[in-house]
Amino acid sequence: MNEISDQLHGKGRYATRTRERVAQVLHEERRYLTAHAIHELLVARGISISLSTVYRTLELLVGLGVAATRGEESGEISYVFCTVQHHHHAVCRMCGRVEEVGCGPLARFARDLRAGQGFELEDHAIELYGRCSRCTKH
Amino acid sequence: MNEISDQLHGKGRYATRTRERVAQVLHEERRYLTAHAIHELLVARGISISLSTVYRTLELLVGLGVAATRGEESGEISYVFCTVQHHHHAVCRMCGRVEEVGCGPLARFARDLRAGQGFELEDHAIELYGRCSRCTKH
DNA sequence: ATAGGTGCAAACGGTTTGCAAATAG
DNA sequence: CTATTTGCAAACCGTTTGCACCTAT
Repeated sequence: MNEISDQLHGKGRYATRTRERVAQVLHEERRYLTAHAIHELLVARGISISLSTVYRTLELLVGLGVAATRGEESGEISYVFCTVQHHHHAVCRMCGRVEEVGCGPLARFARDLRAGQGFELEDHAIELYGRCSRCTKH
Repeated sequence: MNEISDQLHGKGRYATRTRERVAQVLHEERRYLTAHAIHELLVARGISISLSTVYRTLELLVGLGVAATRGEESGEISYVFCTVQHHHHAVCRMCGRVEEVGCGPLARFARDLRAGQGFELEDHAIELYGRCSRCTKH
């Protein structure tokens, strides 16, 4: 979490308590949350913050690469905490926890796709749903 | 396309010219389009239709299972023509064409995921980006 | 003839923005 | 002290809805 404030200082932006708290929620929850949900979580903790600040902070975190977004079919946008490199999200259906997973096995898939229908794979977006190890031990 | 009007009749809904045209655009374009984009395409063809009718028709088509939606990161929702069973979309980056692909190779991925981090895969959403066979022969 | 569809304009809800007051550095 | 951030309220924009009129069956 401290690297975030370093990154901010490096760009001439301030590392405020408010921003720290938004990042904190994302870091702790590790699941997809809308700006509204994040705002509610903060308010529930007795923290006073405006919804617009939540939006502005999220935009900032996405810019720093420490949060990723996803468009929901409802038209809302949700955010997760994430580390930097290319990876995918395994979303637990029970607790909502998001784990990051690599995409190694996709090489084989790409080969089949090219052979099968001549489609040249360049990039991919994957969301996986299931039960994380904690929830599997019901 | 005619099955659509049969499905509608079966549910006591009317198969109108307007609905036919929205379905037609999706069927021809075979790429993700927002309601707004579909409306513009129709208007460009000299067809008079209101944006609300486009929305209502799309909702209907999704209900029939002949269209699928995707939430864009902008907060917009886009629609593609699609057939019924579970499958994924391979989106061509050049022409935007959407091809449907199966998900067989994922079984191996699921096994690795369980072995590696104890994540029990139950479902998945995948979007693939690249160049379709037509665009590969540049 | 009647159930269902359409267009219009207004409402809705998530997101963004302008601006004055507050705060980090 | 100055640049940046924050809250508020208003604006924005994609989507949905109520209602009077129109159309398919």
